[in-house]
Amino acid sequence: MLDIVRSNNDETQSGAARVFTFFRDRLLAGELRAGDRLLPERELALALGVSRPVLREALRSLAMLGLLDIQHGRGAFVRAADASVLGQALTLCLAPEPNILDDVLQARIAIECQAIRLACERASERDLQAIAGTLDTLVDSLDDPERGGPADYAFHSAIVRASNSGSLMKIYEAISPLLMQSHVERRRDTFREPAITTHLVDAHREVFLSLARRDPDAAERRLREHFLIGDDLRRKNLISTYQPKEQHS
Amino acid sequence: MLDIVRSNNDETQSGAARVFTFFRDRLLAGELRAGDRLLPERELALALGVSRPVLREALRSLAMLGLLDIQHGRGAFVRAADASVLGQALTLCLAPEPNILDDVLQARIAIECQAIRLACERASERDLQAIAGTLDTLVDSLDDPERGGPADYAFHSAIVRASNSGSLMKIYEAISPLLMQSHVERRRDTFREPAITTHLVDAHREVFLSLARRDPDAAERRLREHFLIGDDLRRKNLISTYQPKEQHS
DNA sequence: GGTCAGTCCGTGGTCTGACCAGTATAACTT
DNA sequence: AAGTTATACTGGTCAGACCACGGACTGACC
Repeated sequence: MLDIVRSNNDETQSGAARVFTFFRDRLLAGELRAGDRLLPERELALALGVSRPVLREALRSLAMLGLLDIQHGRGAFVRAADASVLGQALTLCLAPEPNILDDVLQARIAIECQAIRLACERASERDLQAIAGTLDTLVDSLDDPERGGPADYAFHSAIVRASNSGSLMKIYEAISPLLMQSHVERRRDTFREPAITTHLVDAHREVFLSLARRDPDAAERRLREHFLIGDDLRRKNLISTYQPKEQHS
Repeated sequence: MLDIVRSNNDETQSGAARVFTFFRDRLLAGELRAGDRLLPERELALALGVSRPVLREALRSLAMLGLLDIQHGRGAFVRAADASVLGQALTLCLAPEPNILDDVLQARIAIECQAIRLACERASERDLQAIAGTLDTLVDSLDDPERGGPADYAFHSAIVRASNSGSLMKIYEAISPLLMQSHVERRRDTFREPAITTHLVDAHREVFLSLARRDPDAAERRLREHFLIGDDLRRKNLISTYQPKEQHS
């Protein structure tokens, strides 16, 4: 009756870790699905043959990972796996590295370039229409930097979604918080630069058109150009900002 | 003296969550570095103004995330952020999706294609030599499927490492467990197929040569061909396996 | 009859204090 | 001096109690 946990796991792990892996495996196996409610802590502890503190350590760990939604006075519920956890984990892993904000752009380019190739094969009419829609809002919000940022992200995100690849989408979502961070940092430099906004719409439109024509090579090329030009403009802007003070150091 | 935690965080979060974010932020800020030892639980609980169970819930959560190494009788030590956590998180996020094993290949292609482009710019002589070394072991282990798999992985992994991009490397490490899983699943189909092993070395060599010539477009093209052909061979193999039984269903 | 307030119960949240179990060090014995 | 034991310090576990929040039920009031 007791020891449900112990029977399924190594004897080497202790208490909370056993319970943790127990639930994790149930989640991976699909035996526990989003929305399911767990038994009350007291009953669960009894059923699993551990004390309540130990059980709580495990449940809390699962909650911190975003797998559980524990609500005071209501209970613990299984939560759908969310990319935000991935994002946090990635942030933590990348924290010690230098220049993460710049480097994460490489991951972005990697994901998007593959995504757009896939999208050329797989995108449905609805996907294309969705991308076209983001393009429209992008044009509308040209003069509003507050709306322009999200609009830009929506366009690129829609492309990744059109790839119909879960892996690419999840990874893209995972890096997007870091991407945003790098984006606001960059926008300080390129804020309202006319050369940029002028080019912006054309570049996006070209990317979209190549995708709509289902031409993977062209689409990827356009996308790479778009990234390169953005990078160039930013660099030029940085140089022109620091040039007058160049003699200082 | 007390309430070190409470002062730095929202009042909305409760106990363990506060302590958790407290330590997470210290880790992100670099104030806690790998190898550092935490104070004993009892003192820490006192210093942070929470009870020991609450503190333990937080510490345990950090340990489950791989950020802490808690050793019975010795203490809790800060652990270097490891990509294995990322891998686990990714596995959990992708678990509900169908065909993850196939789909994760798309992420692999994405990372490698961008990595090899970067590597064309950034790879040092040492990087190139390292890749050449994996190529040699790949040739040596052609007839030994047990060594061939790791050798193949070593080659591609070395390319990603040569990109000198922390993001690409971490993400590549994160997907590699899933990749391995999909690899063994696939090897059942392509086991000792002569057409494959013959082609294998040439394809890898071509990839490497393009990289050594610092030609990003060629390198990516070779790599994509390599992936495509691998995919084709596998598909052909599947078809030939199931063709005789095609009439059954 | 409908609406609102109060009460009660079940839930998670927290605490205290104790004891068990490894680890390492210091003291003791040989 | 080397090995062995004793001790203190560490995390691991437990039991029981109490608090705080949410929801449902019940009652009174409109």
